[in-house]
Amino acid sequence: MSSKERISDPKIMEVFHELYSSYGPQHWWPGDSQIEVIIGAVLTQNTAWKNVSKAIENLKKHNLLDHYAIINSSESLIKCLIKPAGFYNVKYHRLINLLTYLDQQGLDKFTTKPIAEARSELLSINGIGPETADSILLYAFERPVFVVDAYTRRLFSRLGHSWMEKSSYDEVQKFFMDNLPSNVKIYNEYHALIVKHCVTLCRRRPICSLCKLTCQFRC
DNA sequence: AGCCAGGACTGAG
DNA sequence: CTCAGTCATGGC
Repeated sequence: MSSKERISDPKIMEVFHELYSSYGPQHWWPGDSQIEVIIGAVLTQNTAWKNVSKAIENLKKHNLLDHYAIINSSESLIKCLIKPAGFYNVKYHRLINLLTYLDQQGLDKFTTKPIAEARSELLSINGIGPETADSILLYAFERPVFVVDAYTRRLFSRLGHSWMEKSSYDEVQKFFMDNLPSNVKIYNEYHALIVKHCVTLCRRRPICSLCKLTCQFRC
């Protein structure tokens, strides 16, 4: 599948409406502040949100939902507080890398500078990959980028786009952005609805309500 | 009692 | 470049 090629599929917008009418608005990202979204994006890497929310609550209790406060806290304290989210040794350093960079650059600049520039800056930080970078851009800075995750690939593979399983992140992302209006609200809800569908409902039913197939493997 | 989460990096071949 | 190995806790 060529990365330059534009694949057209009008069903992508239909699926969005189907999900939206089933589950309604998701009000993502779950978090009260911009910095909470940013921290959550790192902590949720390959981790169930339930565990992440415990770590965030721990930080909140210690008034540490703040980049300056985290950078200047002891390593052992932060690691202890984020332990419920797993991978706490690597995630500690990823958090420090990210928060240090954002602190030096200034948070507000990321809401105005060109998206491609902001994205490549985030990707240059060790520990920040494409999904984490895009989650931060979309949900913390409200920039129009579509977030791709494992659920997106699995679900749409079953909806007729099996090529997604083995394609690069950027190719899958391009496909969605080619077939959707460049709109923050739509990108926001779409990703959240895919997660909602896959995590809370599809997984627990014998037949997936969207793809009408047996859930022998997660979608 | 296992299995596996809203990933990303590293080293080997 | 492809890919297995690694990081780790807690919910189901």
